[in-house]
Amino acid sequence: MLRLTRRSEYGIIAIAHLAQRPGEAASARDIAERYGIPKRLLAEVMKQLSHRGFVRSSRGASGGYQLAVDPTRTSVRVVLAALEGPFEMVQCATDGARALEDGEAGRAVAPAASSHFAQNTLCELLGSCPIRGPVQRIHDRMRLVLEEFTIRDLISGGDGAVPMTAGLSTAFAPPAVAAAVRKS
Amino acid sequence: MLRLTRRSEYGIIAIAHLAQRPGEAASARDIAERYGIPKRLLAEVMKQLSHRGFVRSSRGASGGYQLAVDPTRTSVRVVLAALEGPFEMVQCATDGARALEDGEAGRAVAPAASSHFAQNTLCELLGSCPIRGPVQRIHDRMRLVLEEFTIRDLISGGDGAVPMTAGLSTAFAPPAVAAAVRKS
DNA sequence: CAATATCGCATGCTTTCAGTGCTCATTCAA
DNA sequence: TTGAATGAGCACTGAAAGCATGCGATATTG
Ligand code: SF4
Ligand code: SF4
Repeated sequence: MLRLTRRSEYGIIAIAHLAQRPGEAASARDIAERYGIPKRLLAEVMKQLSHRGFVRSSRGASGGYQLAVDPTRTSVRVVLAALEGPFEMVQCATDGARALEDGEAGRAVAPAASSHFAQNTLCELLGSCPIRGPVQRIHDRMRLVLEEFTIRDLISGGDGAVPMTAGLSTAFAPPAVAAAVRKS
Repeated sequence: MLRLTRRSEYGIIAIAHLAQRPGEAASARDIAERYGIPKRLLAEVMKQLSHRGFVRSSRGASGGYQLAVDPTRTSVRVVLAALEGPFEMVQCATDGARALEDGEAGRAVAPAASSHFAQNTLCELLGSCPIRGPVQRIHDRMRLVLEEFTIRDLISGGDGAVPMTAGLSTAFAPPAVAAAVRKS
């Protein structure tokens, strides 16, 4: 259980690929052929990552994608959140204010209604659920794991065990969003 | 992303319910009505938990279910594994010998072909995947979280933070399986 | 017997996921 | 200017997973 989607893996692979080659631009075809990913689908994923501000795209011949965030300050969690929606093992995990900061890559820029994933219907059992609290604790622990690992940890053979533990709820991808938002 | 299924939550709720009332037997209807769970579906879940040896069922009037494992020694992970299959964020997580001990609740009794979840097709990108190692580390950390929490932690308001850390790959549900297996 | 359970299997519905097709817009180089 | 390469946008299909229900059989209690 708790399997990631294919899209997520493709996205992570692509981001890892770009992180290994700072400055260079890699096209969707390059990456797709290199790793055996369906080209067409990868393009879809890259588009999404571009919208969220994790990569910068340049069109035309010899175009491609470049990483647009700091690999050491961008957690795996936010990348996945951009591809699959906020991490929530259970429905009630999103109830507090927590899910608000997940959607986009930047800070609280978006009017909170932009993301196309947000089904926002709250659990029916909420009133009578006996496991809410404990499950919440498990959820937070799991979330913390995704938070601790950064893009850098995806390309290095190092531990990646206890990095960026400080500021446990920070770690997001700041730049390159405002520009994209202005347009829409 | 990484949402649990409804079945899992129902199962956990039921187990928590039973753990709070040792000795007493609760019927599927009792539990279903108490928490607002679809009765028919809960019955299906309980059947599954019964087969895996986590609960003991007694039929007939005034029958019901009883917990059949030690709440302090049964991790949340094995319960979920019994309901949704082994925990694997990615396909390649199951390749080693690891998934073998997940299927059932007891020790290595079953011929490893009993579980009705085991699609056992290995990832096509495995040869070229650049994130395999790092993802594996994340996977293990997540798995450890599910391992640390026990059934007992589901009913107590306590931390449940660092219990049963020792013996990190043990923690399974031993008894009440052999009998059920003999039949089939 | 009658009431109350679980058990076992089958079925229908809905949502998600993976993957593809096609067209348009943009860039660069010949 | 032309054309090849590349990303962007939108829609669409097929398959699988998940949720839920129905019905009949069987076991147990009183
Ligand atoms: S309230 Fe209970 S049942 Fe509903 S989502 Fe939260 S944990 Fe699951
Ligand atoms: S090999 Fe790479 S792509 Fe395949 S399952 Fe493992 S991590 Fe995902």
